[in-house]
This record gives sequence, structure tokens and C-alpha cells, in this order.
Amino acid sequence: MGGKVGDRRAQLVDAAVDYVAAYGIGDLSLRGLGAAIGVSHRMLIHYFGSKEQLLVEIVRTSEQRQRDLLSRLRREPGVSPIDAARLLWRQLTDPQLANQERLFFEIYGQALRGRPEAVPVLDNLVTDWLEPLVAAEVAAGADPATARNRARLGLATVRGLLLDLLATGDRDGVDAAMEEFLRLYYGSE
Amino acid sequence: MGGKVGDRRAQLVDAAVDYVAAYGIGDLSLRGLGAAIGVSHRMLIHYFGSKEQLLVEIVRTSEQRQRDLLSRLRREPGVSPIDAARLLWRQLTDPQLANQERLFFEIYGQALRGRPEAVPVLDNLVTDWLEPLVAAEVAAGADPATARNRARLGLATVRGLLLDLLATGDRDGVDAAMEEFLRLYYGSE
DNA sequence: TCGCGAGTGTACCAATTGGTACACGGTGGA
DNA sequence: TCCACCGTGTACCAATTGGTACACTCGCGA
Repeated sequence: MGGKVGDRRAQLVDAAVDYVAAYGIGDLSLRGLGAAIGVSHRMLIHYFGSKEQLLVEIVRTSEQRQRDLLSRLRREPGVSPIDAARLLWRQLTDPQLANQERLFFEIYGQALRGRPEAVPVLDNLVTDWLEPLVAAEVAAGADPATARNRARLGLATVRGLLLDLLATGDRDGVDAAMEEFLRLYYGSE
Repeated sequence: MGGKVGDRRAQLVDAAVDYVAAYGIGDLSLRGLGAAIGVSHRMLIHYFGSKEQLLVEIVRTSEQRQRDLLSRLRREPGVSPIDAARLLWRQLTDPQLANQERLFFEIYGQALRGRPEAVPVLDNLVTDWLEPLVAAEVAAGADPATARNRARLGLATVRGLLLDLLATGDRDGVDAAMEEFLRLYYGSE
């Protein structure tokens, strides 16, 4: 039962992502991680070949978790753009996901620096999220060109306010700014 | 002439910030930095006491450079909010400052992780920039409460689009989204 | 029963790190 | 002139890092 190698690997990488979300990916060491998740650094090398490959898997899995959030967005069929925006906002700012969001920004920063395991995330960082937002805009009647602009703007605003929230912790202030945005975005038409 | 200790220190820290803006602060080593700016790692310790103190000065100086951008904003007396926004946007997205902006996000990421030399930036990350934006809003006739919300929103949007720009490099697409924002922000009243 | 291979631990290695000890040189003041 | 001191280089140290070698155990198939 479940003794397969892949299972063990998957279990390790999952624990590793949790650890990294909590303690950061920057100064991760195999020994520290191993001690935290109950395995020797020797085993991490054994299962993943090298630290770099382990990091690749960590980044990929962390990305996958973000994508799971996204899929919840995408799966709502007839959701209006404003509801999509609110939903996105509420999900991203769930305190339980704070660590995951911090990790997002940390990986982003390292990707900008060219850290090889992190760089690939830059490709999908914007486009992946744009797609469902554009779809919601178009469904709501915007023409495709402005739909793209509006979606891009909405995504950027959400992320900028998330950055604010993580820095200041001022949930009320940031929520108020978000409401102001929604008013501008949907209220004036 | 000019042989004062402080001068040498200041010169070193300035070169260090340039180096860090180009190569990142994450895996900085005294030897690597020293070799790049023409000084032995021994001297960096001599002038700064420890790597940590050097990093503190690097972060502080990098913050100061951001603040210089800010002061140019603040010094415009009767600038309308929309012009302030455009000015801010154009300055932040100047390709010559790309490295500096990357460093901003990198330091932010590390600050979220609790890296001691970076954490202090979180305090002023939002509030410092809010002040002149709020002032511009109030001067343009907004009541103080919504002025604060609008300023916070504008700052977040600018940063979110900057994140997009650094990730995708799609200047045209991001500029278009910015224009869409300005239309919403100022056009509908 | 035997043996083989996967999973694991211990010990080790080379490289890199921040930091220190000490020695040398030059410049300015007594 | 000579002495003190600042700036600098070289050599070194201890700690930590990723990665490897080898030995051991345990379960399963022949």
C-alpha cells in the first residue's frame, strides 16, 4: 500500500513546499529542510538528485497551488466580472494563504534575479491569470481589446494591493481601496 | 584631499548598491562584491564591521534612491493628480531604473521573509508614498477619506503594473492598461 | 534459504562563507 | 628623524554547504 517511490517523493515535496512557504526559499538548506520534515539531507539528494532539482519541484508545486486557486475562478460559469474580482480578492487575501502569497512574492523576486529554478514562473505569471479575467470581461460585453486592458489592470491592482496588505497588514485600509477600485471599475458605466 | 573615512565608506556603499542592483542581494558574498568593486573582502569588514551592517547600509541607500524619485514627485507644487500619476509611472518604468526596481521587489520579498536588514523597509513602503499622492488628491478636491483610498489604490496599481512589466517586458500592453486605469480614475467624474 | 535491491544512516569531502591575526607601507605630526 | 596610526594585503580559521562512499537493514521473489 502506497509504498511506491513516487508517493514518497510527492509526500516529501509537499512537506517541502509547506516548509518553504513558512521559512522562505532563499536560504534553504537541505539539512535544515530535512530536519524539519523528518528526513536526512542524504535522502533528499537520493530522491531528487540535487538541491536544484528539488527546488524546481518546489517551485512547480507552489505554482500548482496558485493554479488551484485560479481554477476555482475559472470554473464559475456565469460569474460577473465584479464577482470574479471580489472572489479573486477574497481568496488571495485569506489569512491562511498568507504564507503562500509571501512565497509568491519571494519567488518572483528571485526569478527577476535570474535564479534558474524560479525564472520559468515569469512566463505564466501574468498570462495564465489574464485568460479567465478576459473571458469574464468579454462575457460581460466588453470588446476584446479593452477587455484585455481591463483584465490586466484588474490583475495588477489586486496584486499591488496584496503587496500592500502583506507589507502593512492593514486589512481594512486595503479592503477600502479595493472597494474604491470596484466602484471605479464597474460603478461608472 | 578627500581622504576622510566617511568618504571612502560612502563611495564603497554606493558601488555596492550598484552591484547589488545588478546582481541581486540574495546570494551576495563579500568576496564577490569586493572583487567587483575593486576591494578585498577584508576591507569591507574593516569599513562596515560585518556583512550584516553593510547590508543595512545597502538597503538604506537603495531606499534613499527610491526616495529621491519620490521627492521629485513631491516637489511639483500644483501638479494635478493625473499628471502626478503619469509622472510617477513614467519615472518608475524608465528602463534605466529597471535594476533598481528589480532590487525593490527583491528586497521586499526578503523583508516579507523576515530578513533583518530588509524588514525595516516594510514600514515606509506604503505610507511614504501615500502622503504626496493623498496631498495631490485633496488638492484636486477629493474629501480626505476617499482621497486616502484613491491614493492607496493608485499606488497599488502602479506597483502591480510594474510587477507585470518586469515579468513580461510587455511595455505596450502594460502602458495600455495604465491608460485604461487613468481613464477610469479621472475620466468618469 | 538465499540473495538482491530499495531505502536509510553515518561519515566524510571539497568548496565557499564570514570573520580574524598579523604584517607591511606610507603619511603626517613631534 | 622617528614614531604612531590608518589603510591594505595575505594567510588563516571555523562553520556551513551540497554532494558522495560505504555500510547496514529489511522485504520479496527464486
